[in-house]
Amino acid sequence: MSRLLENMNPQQQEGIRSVDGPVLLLAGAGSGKTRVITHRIAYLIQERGVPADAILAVTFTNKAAKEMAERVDKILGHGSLTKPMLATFHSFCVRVLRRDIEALRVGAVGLTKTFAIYDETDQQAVVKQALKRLAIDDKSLKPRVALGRISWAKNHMIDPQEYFLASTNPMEEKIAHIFEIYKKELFKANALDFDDLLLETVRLLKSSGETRERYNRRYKYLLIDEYQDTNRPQYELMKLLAGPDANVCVVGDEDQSIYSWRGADIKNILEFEKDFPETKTIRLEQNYRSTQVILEGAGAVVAQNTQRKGKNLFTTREGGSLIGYYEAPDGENEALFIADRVQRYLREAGGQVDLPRCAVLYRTNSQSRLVEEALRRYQIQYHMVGGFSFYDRAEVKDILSYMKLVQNVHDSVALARVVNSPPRGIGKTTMETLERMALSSGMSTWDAIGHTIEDKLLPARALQSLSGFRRLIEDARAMLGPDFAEKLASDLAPANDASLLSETVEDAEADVSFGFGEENSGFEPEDTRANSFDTSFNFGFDFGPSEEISTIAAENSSDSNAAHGIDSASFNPFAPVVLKRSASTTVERAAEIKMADEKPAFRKPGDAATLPELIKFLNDRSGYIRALEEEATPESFSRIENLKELANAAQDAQERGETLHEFLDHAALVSDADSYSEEARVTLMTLHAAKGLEFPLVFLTGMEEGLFPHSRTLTDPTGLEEERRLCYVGMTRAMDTLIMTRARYRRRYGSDMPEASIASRFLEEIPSKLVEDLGSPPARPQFSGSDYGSAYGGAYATPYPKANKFGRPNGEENERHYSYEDEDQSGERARTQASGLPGVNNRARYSDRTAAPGQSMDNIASFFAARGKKISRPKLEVQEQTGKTGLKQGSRVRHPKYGEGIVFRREGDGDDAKITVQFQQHGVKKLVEKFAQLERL
DNA sequence: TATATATCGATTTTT
DNA sequence: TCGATATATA
Repeated sequence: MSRLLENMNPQQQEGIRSVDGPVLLLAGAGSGKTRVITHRIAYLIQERGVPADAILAVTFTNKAAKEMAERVDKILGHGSLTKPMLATFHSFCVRVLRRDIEALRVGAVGLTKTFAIYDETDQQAVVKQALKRLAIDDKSLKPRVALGRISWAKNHMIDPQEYFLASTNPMEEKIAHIFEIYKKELFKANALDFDDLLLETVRLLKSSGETRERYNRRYKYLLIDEYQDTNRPQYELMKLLAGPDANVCVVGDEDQSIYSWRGADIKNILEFEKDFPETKTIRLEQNYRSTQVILEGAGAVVAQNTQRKGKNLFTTREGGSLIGYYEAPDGENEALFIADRVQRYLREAGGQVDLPRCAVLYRTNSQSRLVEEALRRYQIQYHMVGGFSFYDRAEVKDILSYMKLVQNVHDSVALARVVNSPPRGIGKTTMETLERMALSSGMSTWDAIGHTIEDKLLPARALQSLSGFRRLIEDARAMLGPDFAEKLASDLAPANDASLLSETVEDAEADVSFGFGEENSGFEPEDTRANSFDTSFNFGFDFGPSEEISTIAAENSSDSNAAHGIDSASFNPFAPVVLKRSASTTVERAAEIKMADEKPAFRKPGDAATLPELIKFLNDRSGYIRALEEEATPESFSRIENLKELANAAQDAQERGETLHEFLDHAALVSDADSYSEEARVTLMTLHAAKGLEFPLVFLTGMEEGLFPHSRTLTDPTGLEEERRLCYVGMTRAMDTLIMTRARYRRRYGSDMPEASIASRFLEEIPSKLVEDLGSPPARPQFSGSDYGSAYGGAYATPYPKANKFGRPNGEENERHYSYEDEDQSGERARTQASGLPGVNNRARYSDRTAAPGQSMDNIASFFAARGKKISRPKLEVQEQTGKTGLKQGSRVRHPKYGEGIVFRREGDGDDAKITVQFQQHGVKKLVEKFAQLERL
């Protein structure tokens, strides 16, 4: 038996060996899917003699691609020259398009290889412009809504005309119109958005038989991971790439389909066997990850779904500790509980063989804040994935936009972004004129600038600023050609004379702060550290080997982290550069740049400029750095730091031999999920980001109706099923221990009044015999000074002592911790507390809501006991706040104007009562109950 | 024209 | 609470 089949169960072996024809691999959570995929690839190469580069494996995330590449590498051992192509859908498409997109050109019309990739911000900019042009105020139709619809249409392969024809109301007609403009604008800008990357590739392979056949010849074996998350264009791409041989293996798990909102169609996997009648279906049902308890719990939840093939996961890890459940009084307490358990876990697991690792998972990013704060109090290092990425930072985007503009001057969004940052006197009026001109003539903004300058169509001042800007970009462009210094000399000599005045002034200033002067160096370490509180924070900045794009180039990849220090020492584009005071011409300056890098063989004379050189040039000549230096705030210095980091990234890219295109593609396609690091002890992330990962200990937080399942899914059963799958995904991340938590009151977007929550229905779906009550909140922690370390130690066993659940609030803590009187908190304290609350009215409502008898599920034991009888969840609310109409959260209602909807939230009662209703047609509306003629359904 | 302030509004998930 | 956007003001 092949070495590759050792230690595999029969189904896994089958998955590895069945390489001819279509294969559907249904791989349950933790069933060793990645192992099978990687071994399958190795099997093809080693046992079947398939050339590595005839294999294409497409994944959903960069992270997965990277991991797979590493594992295949390990199995094969080093030394193979060719490697299989492991890429994400998007990065693969970029590769294809950068090579072949011009096959789509008709005559001289169509996109070129230098196309730009528009991210969401860029897209928004285009949509906003379209909105403005159509005189639609962006209140009635929000850009993100319009964009969402456009993206939806694209994912369903509907073009603007079809969208228009299918529209049933004025709003949709407007969107069709916006869609059309949007499309034209991107075309004009020689740009593609994320969706386009897939669509255009499909279009290319469909329309150019020659191209398609070339790829079919090249890739004989196709593998698609996370097939349940594919959308229509991805599906078509799969079919096109599968070619006539159809040696295609799709791997997935319908129970882990969580991206329908991005157009993923679960039908793709449910109906794969219909698409390919020859399909061999293999099920991996043995779970190697979780204990039986966890698996059973998760299985019970997802079993409530109807949209599934159904499977029977089993594990040999019998028993295991029960699923923990903790019901915190509020979000703060929930977070502190987690921090405390994490601390205990890290302490206790310290001596064990395995790396202690745990994850805190939540539905929405905003939930991370409290957990972060708690972990900091406990001085626990953590990593957070998601949130803002390095490439989302304004300054980084700005410089990247400069680079994009250099690559593709017609990128009007990039142009608009940088044309006046730093301020160079090209204001709103000027830009509006230019845009109008561009619009009426069909030119890009860049061409409009050219025209304006040549025909002197604007006031002299504006013209001068504009030509300064144009020269900046042209100079940078010249750097990319060979002999750029010489070019600069000839191009710029006349231009210099034309606007001698401004040029000289600018140069004089530039000389002072060209590069990073010594005078600033003292700031750097101190100030930036103060800014980033947590030193373990990972910016999502991982310029590892270029595996995202391809593993083919991986042979010369070095560990970027290790490389960093050394390389930045030998070449630091921000190192102080001593300039001759008289260096006032661009030519001389270019020469200076050349001389500045002392690394030999960095660039041969006559070659195009390198990436770091380009960045340095843009940083300096644009005046961007100078503006930041002049600002001289801690923030501005930290921005400068970020730009240094960008230069480092460019340096790394340079060493990997990346071109400007590749560098920008990389920046556009890296994601936050990629910043997850194996080594982190504690990782915070959304449930979505957790897919594919596993941890010995997992916290699933915010188990509340409206949060999880999220309120936006409450109306539609499909959405609800997806939330349930998300819950399944979360639960099955846990190997040994799973703890689920809920806050009884949660503050939503910082309103002064936290809202009562209802336990998530998913909790009820877990058989109670699998759940263990982790106790009630301990005595109120006496946080004082900075010693939070042991504040919570071991107090969980307390059997819910109401009286001291919140020890008497003292001093500042009274302010900081919202003091909820507990439901059965008796009068005395409640009254005392009341005086501390602002406004009698508030107090009255608050008290009404919390003090009603019989509504409290005052401990988790009774909660679970009661659950056996399937208590109706809304019971709480019924008694709490139902004014005359008796409408409660979850009630279905009809409004004379807005139609049917579901009550999402209630505030206040009596005549003041406001109800937030999610209408099917008209979205969320907040209504005053007394006036809204709501009819109960 | 650029910056400061106010006001407003909206809060999911992301290649 | 937070962030973006509109308005006021210098």
